[in-house]
Amino acid sequence: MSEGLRSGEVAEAAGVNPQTLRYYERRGLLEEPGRSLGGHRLYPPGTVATLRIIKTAQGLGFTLDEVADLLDLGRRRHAHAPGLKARAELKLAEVESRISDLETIAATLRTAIASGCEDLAACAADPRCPIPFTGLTHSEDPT
Amino acid sequence: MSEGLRSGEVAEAAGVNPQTLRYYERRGLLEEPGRSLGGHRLYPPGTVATLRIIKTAQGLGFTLDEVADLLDLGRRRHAHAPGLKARAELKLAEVESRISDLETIAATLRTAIASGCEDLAACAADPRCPIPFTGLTHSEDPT
DNA sequence: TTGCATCCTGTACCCGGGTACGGGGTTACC
DNA sequence: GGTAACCCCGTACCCGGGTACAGGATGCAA
Repeated sequence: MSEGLRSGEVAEAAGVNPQTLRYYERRGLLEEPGRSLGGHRLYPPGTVATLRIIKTAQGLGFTLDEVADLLDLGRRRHAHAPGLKARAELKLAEVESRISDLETIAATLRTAIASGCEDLAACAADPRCPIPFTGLTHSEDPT
Repeated sequence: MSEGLRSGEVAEAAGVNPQTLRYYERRGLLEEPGRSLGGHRLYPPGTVATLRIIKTAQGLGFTLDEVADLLDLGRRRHAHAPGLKARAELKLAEVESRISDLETIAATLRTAIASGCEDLAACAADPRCPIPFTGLTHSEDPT
């Protein structure tokens, strides 16, 4: 007579901690499921898919608040708030910016490695050091 | 008679919150500075440079613990622990891996945008949806 | 009907990197 | 020598994304 999945089953199937289900419910990512007579949660089968969606979106760089918003957007689609596509475009811009930052970091690390820096502090004091210490004006007038 | 910089001056010059200096001291990133007769910290002028080094290294993807380690490594250079270069190589590998993850994410977002997905949940249910819902087996046998 | 697995609730804790607050002592300049 | 600005210390709080724990109540099968 089990009208739905128990939290342990859902958690297991989705590969998350059972506590996380309650947490997502509090955060508005999962709708409140039905309950058994004794008060145990009984989840509809689609919940497992929803959890995978959440994990995927999270992996795409969305925060839980953003994912909650995105899911809500799908559930009540009437409103003309900026849709998934628009938000994906914003997120893409963020991701691209993060990539270019990391490219700079990687290039800097490669240069540092190639030039054999072995001591950060010493390198910072050395004008030949390739690591950019953000405009290290280096005003060392030691009066 | 000021034998060193006061915390506010250092913080200002390095562009950090004065509280952060105490925090870094606790975390072992800054050595304990001298004190005035009344107990106020008096920092050597090089501290500002050290702070810039910290911020730079942090920007290169090192955690504060790693930075503390790196600085310490420079200060007591006798030991033959893996040096800056080796650690930079490890960090570079991490950064490169993070970049390629982000590239995948960006590509996925671009595909999603191009195909006009407007509802995450609907897309997840649609076999033509390009967003990879991690093997979404989608076993929806709704008995 | 008994027994154990699972579930319920609220609350507290974890990580990293700081920031804020309160109450009191010190410095520096006029 | 007054007084404003600064600094001291310990402690608590913030963010995001969960996880753990304690003490009871249910579910389900033998």
